[in-house]
Order: sequence, then structure tokens, then C-alpha cells
Amino acid sequence: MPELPEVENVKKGLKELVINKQIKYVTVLWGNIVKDPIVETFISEIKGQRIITIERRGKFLLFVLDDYVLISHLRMEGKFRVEQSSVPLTKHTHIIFTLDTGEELRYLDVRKFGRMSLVDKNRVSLHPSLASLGPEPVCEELTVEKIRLFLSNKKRSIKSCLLDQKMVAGIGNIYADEILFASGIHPARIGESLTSTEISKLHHDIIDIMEKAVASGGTTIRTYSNAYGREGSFQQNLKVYGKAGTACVNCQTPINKIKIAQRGTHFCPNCQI
DNA sequence: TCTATTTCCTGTCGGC
DNA sequence: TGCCGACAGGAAATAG
Repeated sequence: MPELPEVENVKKGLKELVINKQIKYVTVLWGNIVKDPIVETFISEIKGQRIITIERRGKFLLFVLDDYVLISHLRMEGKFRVEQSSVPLTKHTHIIFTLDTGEELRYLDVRKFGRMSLVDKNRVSLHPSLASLGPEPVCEELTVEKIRLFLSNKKRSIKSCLLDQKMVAGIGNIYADEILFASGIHPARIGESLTSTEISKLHHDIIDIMEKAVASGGTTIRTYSNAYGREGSFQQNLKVYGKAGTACVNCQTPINKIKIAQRGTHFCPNCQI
């Protein structure tokens, strides 16, 4: 399940493989992946566009083309692969970008949850998917004050707030649990109940964990791999996610698993208060 | 305005 | 062995 660190590594891999190549045409095998515009327009407008660069914002991949930006969200299991056209398609290939080199940039997605939008280059920042995103989890953008302001009137759980892309862009279920464990904060705590000391610690741990995860190439739980098919290694650093019933690394209390905001939530009932 | 719930999807796993 | 239900979950849409 790609979160920011995984998407960042996908971006790096793809940049080496497709930059400066031209999209001759696109084949859409599962139309629901294309959110906007309508599939027919998507196909006609992307034809002939060159891939100038690839950027990332939160968990979104941005393929910067001549006149458009292709915004892609991998959601749960979306993947990009670059293959020679002679390589047979797999069952879960849904969109094929045929390049001028004879290669194909293929979008694969077992659960068909991923979404793509093709938007006018000068209207990218206005697109609803990007317009409401909060700051990136790096110290130049994410300040203690921004988190304090966001949480100041929140009646819902801190876990739900961490998953809200308006507070910080790029955090998903795995890292939300890991961050709260590092900060010693119970995931069910109400957002506005956090003290200024806790908010400072949370701010530090958000940046720290996301940076380390990026450096590790992301986390491979089930099926994530980057554009080269390589897996990440941050799963070796996980302290609570997927560890229900095993001993807490700090106090040996069994890790608990509950459901918060419809998400599996792992925490140490002794360390997190 | 804010929060909670539902929807989209299919492979995997546990229970019988 | 095979069937069935539960589960995994990000973001958008919908409901309250």
C-alpha cells in the first residue's frame, strides 16, 4: 500500500525510465481508473505528449507533459512498469502508454482502486485532489504551529487526523500507527486534547519516520515494489503495524489491534496514553 | 462546517 | 478440497 515514501521511490525509478520519451498513444482497458476527463478525451489529448519530468505531491505522482499534467494515485496496489511491447500483458494491466521508443509504460492494479486525471498544465494546483493537500512532512514546510492550528478544533481521533491529507500530505495507515507509537500517543485520543508537548513530539516523529522510510525505499507489506520491481525495507523497522499480539519492543506488553476510522489500528496499550 | 459512513475492488485467509 | 464470509484500505461521495 503505497504511502509517501513508496510513491517517492516509484517516482525516482520512473524518472530514469521514461523521461523525454513521447506517448504515441494510450490504451485504456479499465475505464474507471480514469477519473477525468472522460476516457475519450483522455485518450485524444494525451496523444503525442512528451514526458518532461515526474514529480510527487503527497501520495500523488505527477507526470509533467508538454501541455498537461497526468495526476496518478496508486491507492492500494497500483504499479507502473516499463516493458517492451513484446512482453505479454498480465491479467491486471489496465492502462498502456505506448512510447516512441517501442516500450510501453503500463499501469497495473489488482484491485482497480487507483485513479488518474489529466489536467491542464496551468490549472494543476487548482485540481481538487491537490488543492486541499496539507504540507509535505519535511521541516521546511510542516511546522508545529500548523499542526497545533489544525488540531485546535478537532473532535475526532488523532489517528483520523493523521490520515487526513489536509493536516499533512502523504501519511497512510502504516505510518500513522508508527508515528503515534513513537510519540507515545493513544490513537483514539481526540485531536484537540493533545498538549503542546505532545504536538511538538508528534511533529518531530512525523518528519523523522517519513524521512527514514523514504531512505529505506519504503515499506513492502504485501505487494508494493517500485518501478523496477524492487521492494522496500522499512518493514524491518515497524514497531506496531501488523504486530498485534506480539510483545512491545519497549515494555513487552502485547500490541493491541482495534478499529479506528474504519482502519486497522495497532498500538501498545502501555506505552501510548 | 464538521464528522461519520459508504463505495469502489479482488486476492487471501480462516473456519467449517 | 471447496465454499463462504471477513478483511485489507485511500479518497471521494454521500448522509447526518
